[in-house]
Amino acid sequence: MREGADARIEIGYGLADVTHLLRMAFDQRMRKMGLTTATWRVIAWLSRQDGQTQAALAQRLEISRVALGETIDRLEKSGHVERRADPTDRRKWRVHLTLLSRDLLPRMFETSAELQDAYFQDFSEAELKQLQLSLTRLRARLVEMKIETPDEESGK
Amino acid sequence: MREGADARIEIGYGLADVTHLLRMAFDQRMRKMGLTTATWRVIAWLSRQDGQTQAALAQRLEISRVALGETIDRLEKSGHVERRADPTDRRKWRVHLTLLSRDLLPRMFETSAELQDAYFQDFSEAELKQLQLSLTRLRARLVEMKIETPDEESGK
DNA sequence: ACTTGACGATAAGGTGCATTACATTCACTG
DNA sequence: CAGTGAATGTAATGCACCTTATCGTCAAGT
Repeated sequence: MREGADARIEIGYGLADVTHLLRMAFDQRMRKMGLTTATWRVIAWLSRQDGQTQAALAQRLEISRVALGETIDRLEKSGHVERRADPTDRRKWRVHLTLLSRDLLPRMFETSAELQDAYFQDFSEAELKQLQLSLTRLRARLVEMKIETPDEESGK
Repeated sequence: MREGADARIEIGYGLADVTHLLRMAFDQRMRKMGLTTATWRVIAWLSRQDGQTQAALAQRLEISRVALGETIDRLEKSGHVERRADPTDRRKWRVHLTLLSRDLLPRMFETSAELQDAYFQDFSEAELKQLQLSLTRLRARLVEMKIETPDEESGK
């Protein structure tokens, strides 16, 4: 048997745990402003580029067009976004942030920065760089292995 | 502003991406044997220790007792597990693997090992150790920050 | 025994996601 | 310009998970 098998397995669990805890920590704070994982993710992406189509957003977020459509339904009902028709293509909806959600953005970014400061507190710059490097390499490997993400089957 | 903020943010995305891709890769293979994320996780834990109570399992898997109960319902219907009454405490159900799911275990472990070999292929032992260390530290920090996992609010 | 509080599980209602199937609309090709 | 195929979004259905509320059971104190 090869060495390091234990380390590999531990890393699998470690990644899952850490990601889970990170998401929990942020979600708890977002929930206090009435946002869920699915909804803050949409708002965060729209803050980078407003007025994207649903298909583009779904691809960005790596969820199915259907799932995104439902999330947009809820966000529209709660007044966080609005759908506007695309002037040149009647199949498309363009999704725009409303003032309500624009007011939330600063608090979202602050929260994110605060949390990051807290849990990377005792990491050296070198360690951070190394961690980032390892993750990037691992991601590249995984992407190379061509894992299909939802909705990509239809896209020939 | 402090340095390294970019690295921190990248690490956040990196962790999320990598975990997502890892889960996808394994799930795709498990789905071929009729298991979903939720169900293979239950089976994997029971393979370590059979006959756990639902509450203990829920805590292990960090999901709510309700969510676990539903998953057990489905696993029982598909014949993968069975509930047996606890002889000493009539509130409890003990969950046991059936022969059907015992037959699946070897394939599950093989798949896991194959995948790990594939994506850690170009990592040195030293890098693996370092990655494991960073993740462990990060997890410790996060746990320290006392993030409540589902269902823990009720348990005073 | 009797109450009180904790524990194990279920019921009900809602969010988030996937897959399959479908209607529109567009864009390309003959 | 018709005709086909691809792209965009929706409808319907099912799985997975959460929160809140409730019921039955146990354990411990009085």
